[in-house]
Amino acid sequence: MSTLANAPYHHGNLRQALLEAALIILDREGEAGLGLRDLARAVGVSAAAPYRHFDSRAALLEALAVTGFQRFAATMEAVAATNPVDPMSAMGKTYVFFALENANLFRLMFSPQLKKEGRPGLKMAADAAFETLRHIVGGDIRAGRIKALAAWAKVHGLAILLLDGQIAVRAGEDTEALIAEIIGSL
Amino acid sequence: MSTLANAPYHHGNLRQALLEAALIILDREGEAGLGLRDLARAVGVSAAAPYRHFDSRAALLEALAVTGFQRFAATMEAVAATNPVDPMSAMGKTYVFFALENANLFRLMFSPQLKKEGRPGLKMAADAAFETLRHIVGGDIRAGRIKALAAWAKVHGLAILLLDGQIAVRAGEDTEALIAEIIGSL
DNA sequence: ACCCCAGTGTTAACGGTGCTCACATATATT
DNA sequence: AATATATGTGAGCACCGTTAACACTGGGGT
Repeated sequence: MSTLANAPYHHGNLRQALLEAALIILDREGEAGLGLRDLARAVGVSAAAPYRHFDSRAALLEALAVTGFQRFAATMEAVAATNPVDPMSAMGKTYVFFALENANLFRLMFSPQLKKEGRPGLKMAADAAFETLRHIVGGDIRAGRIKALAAWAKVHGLAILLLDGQIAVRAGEDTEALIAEIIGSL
Repeated sequence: MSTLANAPYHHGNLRQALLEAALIILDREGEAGLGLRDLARAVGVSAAAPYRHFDSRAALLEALAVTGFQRFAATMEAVAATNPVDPMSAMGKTYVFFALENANLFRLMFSPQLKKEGRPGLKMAADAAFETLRHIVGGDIRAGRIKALAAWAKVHGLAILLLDGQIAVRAGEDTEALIAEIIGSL
């Protein structure tokens, strides 16, 4: 009888539960605050249990980053589906907002700790996300690869500088408007 | 006489030696590979000795990042002193090259682990570096704050994307030329 | 209906880490 | 010279990721 009472021996689908709990902890505490023991306890399982589903902590982080890239691509596609008047700047704003709203996840996605070499799953997820991105803005990119890379760099850099608080948003200044202005300035 | 013979009890100036050794290890192994025990052994001192000079590992990392910002500012000033024909793009290239040539140090300088809140020394060093940067390109920046931020974002983003290998440099392509092109494309 | 076995969870422990404390030693001060 | 302060040592703490040996459990083959 594992139906009622407390804590069946087998969790059901632990892997998913771990990922969900990990995303919450990551969001709140950042990558450094995501320990396997805490995570396991949060899901109500022993410290060694996660190793049945992830080879290592790094593998768990990689899985999180992969879902991050998937969410990222989905967000971008959702915006593109609204057929905005200015697709490029709409995508840019979405890019930056995604970073700000999912700060720790975004950081993890581009964390140097998860070096793409030897982590092919992550590289594939990232490439897939950027491939859809490239496809979405494809029409506006015939200007050439250089322009596309420059736009990407600007948007990505803006996201990171905002994330790190390097770009000071002045008192009473609207962050959203500032972002729009910077993106608009080609 | 601690002159000759081996290993005087007091190191002389350990703090400096630690920083120098740490910079080397950081460059080779990255932040994750910089352990206090290894570092202490590399300098020929016990594992607890570094704590006489740094409150914690994070404080040591902060000190490294601070010197990183100082070197960064110095590099920028050195280039500016050559009175390049196109100061903005010269600074941009230097920015990106600094990141590529000091990859792990650059990553540390902008590491989310060293959140500037509660780490005022680092924030001051970063602000100082960017202040000199702003001063150097001041003449070209009257175009307005937005344009300046956009340029910064582009250069910073380019540095990071290259660092993470996200921007694929095609076979036989000259990285330096690619950087120059992207920076040039305003 | 049974068995058993692959999958999943547990407990205990290992090595390594950052860090602290009590103590030893060298340098500076008076 | 005597003492105070700074600096280094060694042992050990708590915690972490990780592994190994064992326990439970549900499902598939006979």
